[in-house]
Amino acid sequence: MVKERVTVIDIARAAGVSKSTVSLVLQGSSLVNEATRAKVNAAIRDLGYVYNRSAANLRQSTSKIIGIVVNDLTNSFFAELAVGVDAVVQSAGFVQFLANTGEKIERQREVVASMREHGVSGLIVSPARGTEAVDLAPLVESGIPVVLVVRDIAGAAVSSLTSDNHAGAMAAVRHLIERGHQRIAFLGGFPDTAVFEARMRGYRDALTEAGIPVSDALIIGSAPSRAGGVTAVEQAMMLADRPTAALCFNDAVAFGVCDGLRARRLEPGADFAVIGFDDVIEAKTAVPALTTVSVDPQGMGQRAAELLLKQIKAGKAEPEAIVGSVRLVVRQSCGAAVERKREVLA
Amino acid sequence: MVKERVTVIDIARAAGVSKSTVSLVLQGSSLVNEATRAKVNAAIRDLGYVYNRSAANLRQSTSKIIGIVVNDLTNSFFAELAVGVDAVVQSAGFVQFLANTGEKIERQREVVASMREHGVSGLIVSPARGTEAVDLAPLVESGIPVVLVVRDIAGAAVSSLTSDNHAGAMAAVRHLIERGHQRIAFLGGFPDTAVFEARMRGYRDALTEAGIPVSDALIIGSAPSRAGGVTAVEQAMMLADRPTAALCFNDAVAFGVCDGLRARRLEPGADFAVIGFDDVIEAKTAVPALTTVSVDPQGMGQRAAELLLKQIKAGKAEPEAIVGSVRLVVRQSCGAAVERKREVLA
DNA sequence: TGACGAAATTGGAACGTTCCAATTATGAAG
DNA sequence: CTTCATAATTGGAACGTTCCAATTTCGTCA
Repeated sequence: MVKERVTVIDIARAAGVSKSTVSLVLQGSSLVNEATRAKVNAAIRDLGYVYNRSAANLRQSTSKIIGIVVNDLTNSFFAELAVGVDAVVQSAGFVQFLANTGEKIERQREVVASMREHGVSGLIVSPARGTEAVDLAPLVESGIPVVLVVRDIAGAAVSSLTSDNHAGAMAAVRHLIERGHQRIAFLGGFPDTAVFEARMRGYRDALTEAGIPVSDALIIGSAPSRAGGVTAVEQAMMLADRPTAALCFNDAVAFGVCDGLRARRLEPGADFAVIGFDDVIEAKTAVPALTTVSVDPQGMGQRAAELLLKQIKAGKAEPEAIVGSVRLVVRQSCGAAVERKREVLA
Repeated sequence: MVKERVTVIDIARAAGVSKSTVSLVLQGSSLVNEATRAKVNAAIRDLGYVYNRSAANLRQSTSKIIGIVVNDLTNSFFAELAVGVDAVVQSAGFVQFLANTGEKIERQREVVASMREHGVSGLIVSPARGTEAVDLAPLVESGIPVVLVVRDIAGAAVSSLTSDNHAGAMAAVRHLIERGHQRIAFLGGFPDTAVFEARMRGYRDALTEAGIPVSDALIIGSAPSRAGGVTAVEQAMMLADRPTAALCFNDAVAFGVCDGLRARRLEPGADFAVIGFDDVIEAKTAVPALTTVSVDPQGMGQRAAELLLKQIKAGKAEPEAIVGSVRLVVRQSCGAAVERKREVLA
């Protein structure tokens, strides 16, 4: 029952040619005569041959594999990112190793090592919290192209693809201020990450730009999840001087904030303005639809993959740091409905 | 700059032993003397050797790779499933190829072929809609263990791991009936899938068991997504004889139903009972917390991975079909709060 | 007809590992 | 000091492909 492997040699025998010719056919070389090509392909079909890539990339030191490691696949943002990567990687005839680190550096080290052993020809990584440049050093020394996504790492000599978190946060807060809000909170996220840092700076800058004093009490960290959002908004509403609006660290937190608001009989959008960050698929269909800073996770995954493939093709490319632009998409959760009403009155 | 590969031979030279001994060390064989093992390991560290798995599994025809292909990674359910698989697969020293088919059979065919070429030693697949037994035939003939998850395929001679959709749906509807509901809808999901079929049958059976007539108007299909849930509930509320409760195809639909309810100023849980299916992470933290039939996606992924690894280890195992049990977890969205009140009065 | 260049094909070495059979070192027993 | 069993080590073949250099085939032109 266990049939043994069919190899190029079997094909060669069946088609009456040499294994070299078969190899040429497999690679789509133009050197081979149309008639023989047909013969070989017929033999391949008949014998049920399956190409052995391990053998191939033992000889030619280049595999058709890329690796992608994410810090939290449970978060829709990263799932969508992975989908974006997958799409372009597949069309390019590559396949992807995907690993989830769950923010654990040790696990990250392991999976990166494992991927190296498997001969990936490039790596897209959204690094776990606390990853440092030295952690990536062996990888970059080996000359494998690496693209960092979402989170950049200072001093790591690799390409990165991040989004303009500072500008996005400023745009969001400006919008809130235009709507008349003065007590604006920044909710959720781990304060020790670069992304948090950037978004929070944008938040502060927009506030001071408008002459509104920044109060540290209104900056409340939490896990960057829906549950984290609930606890963050609870904490915010215990303040003596409650906020009337919030920019949230990401969409997951924003959804949690909406949940927390409803738990206190407050209607997001009407009684309290909330803005998210990311523009996850669900943001559009939620009720109220979430106003959010769109970073287009799927598109980001695609661009990261394209950048990586470009570098793989080019051999060793010098690192480039791309920061993608970002735009505020205004929906209902920030009180746009109220605004519309106001417009009618005006 | 481009340093060439360090191989076992280099290590052997550096450590003053033969390549065979180095190989033995790499495999953790007990045949090698403690002192030489130390020497070899030192050399490995010093030279920055990285193991070449392609070469290894060219020789020994067994790789440490498994493949997982899912139909929609954008859906949290499958993302969590993948995380579960990843966890056990990683601990077993394997790595996973993950591919997303987006319900496209053609893509599925491609990725499965690609994974075969890369020599995966097993495959977990949540098949795209419309996959038939013949599509998997070449795969099973080759003797590669396959575990189907979530969706079973009639006639495919492979193992499967599904959940007891019928019993889960019955339990949910019984619960709704006990709460006094009579007009109960079944919302969302593609009607041409086995999962839909099973859940819907459970819904009907619970209804007829209680002597409540089944009305086809109350069974409304849609995409199994949040957006689909919104449209399904809209359609349901246009009915002359409106439902007062709904069992939803999955949690995503249930969230959408909640959104749609709110859009009509109806409070899920209080004004309309909704029950989901899956028990995605968010179900617990949402407001109102979602009553749902728990199938524990992450646990399911783990079990699938364990089953697959078992079969890989055993060589060729005969297929087994496991249907995981399922339980109703009662939270707020079905009006449990009301019930509690009633208990107090009694 | 012979010569020549282009087109097509080919054998063999190489990639980095594992496995087998064979060899050598070590130590215990007589 | 042999003899033997056991522990350690080793060389070489093999895995399935690609690549190179070499060879054969073919059509064209003088």
